[in-house]
Amino acid sequence: MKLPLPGSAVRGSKTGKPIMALLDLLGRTWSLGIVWNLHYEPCTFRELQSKCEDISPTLLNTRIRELIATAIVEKTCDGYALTRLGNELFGLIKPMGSWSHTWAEALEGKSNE
Amino acid sequence: MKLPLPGSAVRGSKTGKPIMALLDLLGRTWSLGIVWNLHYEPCTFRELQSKCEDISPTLLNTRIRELIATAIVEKTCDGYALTRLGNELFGLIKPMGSWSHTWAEALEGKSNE
DNA sequence: TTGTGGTGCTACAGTATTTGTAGCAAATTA
DNA sequence: TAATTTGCTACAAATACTGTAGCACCACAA
Repeated sequence: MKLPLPGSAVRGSKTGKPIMALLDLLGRTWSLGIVWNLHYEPCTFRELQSKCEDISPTLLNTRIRELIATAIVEKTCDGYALTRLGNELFGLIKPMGSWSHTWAEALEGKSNE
Repeated sequence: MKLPLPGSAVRGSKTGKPIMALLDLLGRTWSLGIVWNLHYEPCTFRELQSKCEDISPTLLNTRIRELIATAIVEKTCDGYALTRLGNELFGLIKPMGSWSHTWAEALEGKSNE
């Protein structure tokens, strides 16, 4: 799949609007999950794989490369880690953690109606 | 694809942790894009399709159903629209719009190194 | 009442992506 | 030196997505 870089055409936008590149990147299977799981601490390939519910190594490797190419993840001596940008991005995703509970409760209420 | 509902096993978590259900839902092709495009104003099916870079009607319909089932989107007399929950979610995604520019600039700087 | 155009889809074949299993080379530990 | 661990690659099977065609329904017009 074409790497979604801001400035070039991506899935979702021929204009290369940065937000569309970002949504394309994050909309790929496991991208969000990888960022989410990586924020706790740097992980080795296999640790990350196991945190991500045994994502296939093929895909994990593909995603890692994409996230490295887009400066969100980097390889350190402790394993894979979020870059400064990656941490900023995590800061944006983080609130979803608590919101997801609100959402879960609302859905529960709904299913009991 | 199985609907990712908090509380049941989803792609990424057998425990059904709400955040994992949410990340699964949002990690699907076009989910984020649909929420993003829908926040401007309610849209008809075809309007939404055209805003989403001519997403195939098959997939658009699938995603709409998922988002309706998860109380993020609803059908109104003006077309499809974000629910109250959907708007809250958009509030979380919205900051990505401006961050994506930071990211784009950083990547640009990087490519010139 | 017959058209014309828009809308919300469904069908389906073709293509792309993801999974799951196997396994291997290099580095580390025993 | 012999495990064990790690970071992958290969590849076939399963699943998801695209793109085009087209249909049923509605509104309005001739």
